[in-house]
Amino acid sequence: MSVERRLEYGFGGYRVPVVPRAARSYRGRGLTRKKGDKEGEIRAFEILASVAGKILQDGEVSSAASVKDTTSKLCLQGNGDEETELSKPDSSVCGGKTDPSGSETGLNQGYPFHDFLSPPQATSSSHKGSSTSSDHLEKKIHEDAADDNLSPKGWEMYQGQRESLVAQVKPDEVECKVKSAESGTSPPVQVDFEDKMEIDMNIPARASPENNNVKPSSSLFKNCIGGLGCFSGRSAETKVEVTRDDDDENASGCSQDVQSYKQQHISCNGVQKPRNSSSASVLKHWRVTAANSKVGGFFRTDGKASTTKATYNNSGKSSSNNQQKTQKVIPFKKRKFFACDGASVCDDLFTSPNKRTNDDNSCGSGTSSSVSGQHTPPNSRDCNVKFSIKSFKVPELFIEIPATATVGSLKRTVMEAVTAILGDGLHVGILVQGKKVRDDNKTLLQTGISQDDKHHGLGFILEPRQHVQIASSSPPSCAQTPSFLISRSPAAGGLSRHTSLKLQAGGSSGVSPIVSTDMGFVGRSGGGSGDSGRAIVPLVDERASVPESKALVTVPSIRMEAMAMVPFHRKSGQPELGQRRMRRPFSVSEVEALVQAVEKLGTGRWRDVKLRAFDNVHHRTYVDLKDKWKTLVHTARISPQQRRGEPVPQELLDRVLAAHAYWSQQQAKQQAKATS
DNA sequence: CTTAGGG
DNA sequence: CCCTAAG
Repeated sequence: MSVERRLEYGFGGYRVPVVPRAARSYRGRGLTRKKGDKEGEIRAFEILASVAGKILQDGEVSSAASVKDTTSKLCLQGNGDEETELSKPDSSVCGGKTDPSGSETGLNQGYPFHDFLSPPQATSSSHKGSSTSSDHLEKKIHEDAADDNLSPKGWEMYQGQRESLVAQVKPDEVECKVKSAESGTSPPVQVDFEDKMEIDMNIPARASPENNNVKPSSSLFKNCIGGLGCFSGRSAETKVEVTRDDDDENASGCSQDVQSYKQQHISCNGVQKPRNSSSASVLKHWRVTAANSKVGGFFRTDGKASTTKATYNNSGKSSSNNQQKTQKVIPFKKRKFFACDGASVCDDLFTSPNKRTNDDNSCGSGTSSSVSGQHTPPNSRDCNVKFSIKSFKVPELFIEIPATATVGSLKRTVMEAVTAILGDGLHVGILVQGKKVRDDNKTLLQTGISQDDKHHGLGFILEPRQHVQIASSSPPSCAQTPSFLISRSPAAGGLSRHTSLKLQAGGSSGVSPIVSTDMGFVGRSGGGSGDSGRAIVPLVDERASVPESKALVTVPSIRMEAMAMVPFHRKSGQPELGQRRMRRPFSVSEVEALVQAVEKLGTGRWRDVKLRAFDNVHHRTYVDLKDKWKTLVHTARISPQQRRGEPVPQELLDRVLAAHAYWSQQQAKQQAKATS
């Protein structure tokens, strides 16, 4: 039946293959997280976070770039195949024959849209660009960027202002150095930020959430933040230098990234048994990865430069943790940054009016870092401050997965979860003298971060962005430890990672924005030219968040996309689901794709429309498409003055009306027929 | 799971 | 976007 019906609908003899159910891409509704506050301002923390995220990501999967590419290709190919399939029949029939079923009604005749007449291939190319992956990608990227409000322009502008960041990752130790250069002139203050992520697993005491008090992290945190320094523990250090890259294109949607990961079947290196404690398994996982990366491959040297332009230099040996490696990371773009320029960076980047203590938070927040360093002269308004963050701890992560799931799926799940968290769920918090600085508008000077004395008390923490409860089987064991509840499984693990980042801010300009489009790092070493190297920051995703409250028991929100992919089973149905999905206005290009697909497929076949035009756009469900079509029809009928949002080209609206009229008629005919 | 519609 | 009924 369905087949027949499809055939009938197919205009012009276009046959639409029936997609196996299995292939259907229905996606459950993802939880949405509120975007919360986006601010145009650039936050140092964000950058840091981005860097950390990037690093982690890279380490995890090898290189984001590569992944991205592959993914893209895969997607494209997939589409292409699909298209091909579709088209073949089509083309054959196109000649004039119509489907048996559709023929009688004369559906084919007089269809107003040229698209229908043309062979699928031709038509498809336009938007989907199935055949040409690069175009498609680019387009996609742009679209994504658009979605994110990151316009190419903004991008460029902000790129110019980027600085370079050097990230050093030291796996085991946490040492933070903060050096501040000088005020005064241009590139005065330099801050070395070394950060490291620690995994609880390593240290028993730290490991369990329950022992928050005892957690090393907290102690660390305290030490670092509250006081002085950071400690350096283990020798092995990996230094990663991230250089900011110019690629603008890489910024991409999260969802895509996630998908990529999935598709890629990213493998995670050792995932260990989850511990009750929260972090163990996950953390370990990360850790392992990190280790590997060091060894071989965190960052790709070979470079799949094609997509990712990251250049990595491994200076260190990979043998063990003890060795250091320096790599260059790719810069990524982040829309948040564009608005800032160097000056602003200086002034605004590190600002924090409100300080809050977060002794508790140290644990709860999830991630903390220790920072040590020198500080800069007080009056360095123009100066840059260097920070060295030794480590970041990732908030607890809970994963729920069926016992029958494979290890590989578990790994993927964790990866996705982590990615999601890094991408959207975290924001960087800054602690000064043990107090949390909440005002993002404060300058470093105002906050005291630029002062030498205070550096000792400077700390960075990664914390959940918002209090969003995704699912709750049960509240995280530790109230203070925010956990990302992804799914519950036999193994729940917390995760923390050790990554040390070293950020160097170049000359006068402030921090370079980081953008991440995909998971990969795209970085360019060359950037350093100007003042100093450019900062490379791996960026996780778009929205940054405003420094937020501590996450107590709350579960940070995770991206929808990510969520969709994570098998998440909530034990006790709790209301958390109620989250409303994030609003994502359709871009013109999306509308275009939708219109084109509907012209071909007609209304009433939203699943097919989804498959055809939005197959890999996870956040657009067929229901969304249907709704969008509904609104488009409405929009097309009202006066331009009454329309809101991004203006849709009249031409598209005209097509909407034409297609709507056409297909409505067809539907009516069909019904009439059926009735009779 | 999909569609179709109302909210 | 969400929710629901209906298939």
